[in-house]
Amino acid sequence: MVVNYEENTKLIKALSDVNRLKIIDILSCGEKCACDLLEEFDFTQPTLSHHMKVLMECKLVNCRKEGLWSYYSLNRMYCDRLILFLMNLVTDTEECICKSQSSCKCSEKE
Amino acid sequence: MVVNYEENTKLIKALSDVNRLKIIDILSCGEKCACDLLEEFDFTQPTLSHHMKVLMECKLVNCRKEGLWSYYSLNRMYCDRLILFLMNLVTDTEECICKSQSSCKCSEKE
DNA sequence: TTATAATATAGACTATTATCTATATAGTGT
DNA sequence: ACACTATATAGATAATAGTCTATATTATAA
Repeated sequence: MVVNYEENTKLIKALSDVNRLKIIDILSCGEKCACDLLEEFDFTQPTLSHHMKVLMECKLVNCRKEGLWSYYSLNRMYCDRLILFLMNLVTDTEECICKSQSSCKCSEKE
Repeated sequence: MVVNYEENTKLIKALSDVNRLKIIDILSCGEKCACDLLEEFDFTQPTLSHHMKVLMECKLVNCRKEGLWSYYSLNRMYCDRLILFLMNLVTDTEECICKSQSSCKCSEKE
């Protein structure tokens, strides 16, 4: 596949934490403020703030400020792109790195 | 969504490394021996061995031994399950944690 | 049975990350 | 202006993870 592995690794890393997975799941049902999100977890407010920063930096989550409150929502385009990337990754395509690869001697038996 | 977050986090963690992403991409085109895989990377053989172990422990990759060689291939069922999990994750469904949630005072304005 | 070759494991080291406490920032209302 | 509240940032700490070198394991072949 012809892709930016580094870019997508960043997105996947953002999802590779059980708490952030839950956050994404909650946001999939609609916008939520930070205080609502925090109620679902055992960690502190700065920790939530950290997780939201990670999710926003890779664009999986948007933030809308209103007065004192921050409202978070999924950026569905980036979610969809990530899933499409993974579908491409596990699918045999013509542009794969492996096509230009020389085989080692272990395949010389035939 | 009603799911085992921990289990899926393990799968996602396995994919959250740029080199393992490339390995998955290569294997998507078919079975490869360790020596072929190693040629594509700059790291050492023990490092490849470590990455393959991570991918096998979460069942994303299978291994078939033949003499001295190890042949690796994608376990497509587990790949598909992971992608399905992510599609469910970002989709609004009835069983989400958020449905049983009490709202904080920031939503009392209406 | 001894040498060679492919892969795995052990242990060390470094970088990254999840979490915390303390504090800063920025709105709101009196 | 001042107190209060929601969120963000700074800095510390502990756990995890990626990589390496050295070595073990296991299979092949002379």
